[in-house]
Amino acid sequence: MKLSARVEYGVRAMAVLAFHYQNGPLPLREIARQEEISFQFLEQIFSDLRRAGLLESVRGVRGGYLLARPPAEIKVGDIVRAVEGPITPVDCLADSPSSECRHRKEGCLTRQVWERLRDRINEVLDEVSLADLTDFKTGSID
Amino acid sequence: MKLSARVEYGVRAMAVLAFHYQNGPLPLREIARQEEISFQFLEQIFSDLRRAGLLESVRGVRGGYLLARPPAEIKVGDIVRAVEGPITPVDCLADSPSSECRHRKEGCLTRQVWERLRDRINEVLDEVSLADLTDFKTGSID
DNA sequence: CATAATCCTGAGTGATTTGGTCAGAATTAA
DNA sequence: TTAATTCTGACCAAATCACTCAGGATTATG
Repeated sequence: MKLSARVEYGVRAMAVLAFHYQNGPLPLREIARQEEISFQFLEQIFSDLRRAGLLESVRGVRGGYLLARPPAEIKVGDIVRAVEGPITPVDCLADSPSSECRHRKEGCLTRQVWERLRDRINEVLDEVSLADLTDFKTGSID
Repeated sequence: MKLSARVEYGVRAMAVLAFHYQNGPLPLREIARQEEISFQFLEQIFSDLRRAGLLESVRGVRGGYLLARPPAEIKVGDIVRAVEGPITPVDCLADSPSSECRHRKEGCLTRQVWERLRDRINEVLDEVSLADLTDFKTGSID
């Protein structure tokens, strides 16, 4: 039940971009330096984030990255799913719409639990936006 | 954000024991056969479950395993934590009581999100007992 | 135009984790 | 005494992870 380092880095890097919102593109090298993350590793992560439409890139000199939407409209869940793919606590939930659980004749009893778990995880992650993270004066997220 | 096969197997095996509750010890070999799980792998998992006090064992001929408590008093969360250890979405939460998050001067902004996530995951898993799983006549868990 | 700064991409790599297997000891009912 | 069982530690192959490496594409600036 762990998130990868990719996700942790991704969220932190996006938070940096949120702080910098509306100040023009920020070079990835700068973000990596600030957060002490491997630049080349971050490149891969940002590739996913960009493909997911969460950020835009400007190439060439004076280029960099910008959030594709205002910080309030980017949820932590968006970042997690962009970087790690959909939340699937057990493989059973990955593909099959509702089939494939053929253990025990009564059907896959445990499936309901994993579905609930998946839904709750997505809920929690979608309750918090980048704005919530950067606007730290408000203290608690609640 | 995945659970291991160990957890999936553990929960299914415990559900089998819940079905069999109060019918004397059930040999592990039988459980493994029913659920099509590697017997030797299940042995390791049951070792953890037993050490966690979730089940009792009877050695020798006609031995086997029994739930240490009634199905209603064993939560899926108990099984998950016994088999996988405590839920820690990011390593940041593993040890340090509240320290160690020294990225960015404002402190670890993202930490709150991961703490919430961890708490919610534990909540969901603790809402469902083995009795809920086996008492499938009631349909939905809610 | 040349250069340097930046994004972009695919391949490779060493360490760790995962999902098992193997071998054998300890216990106990029949 | 035997066979059924739990228990334990060592081992192993394959997958995953957290990167690194190498190099191409794009573009502002001098």
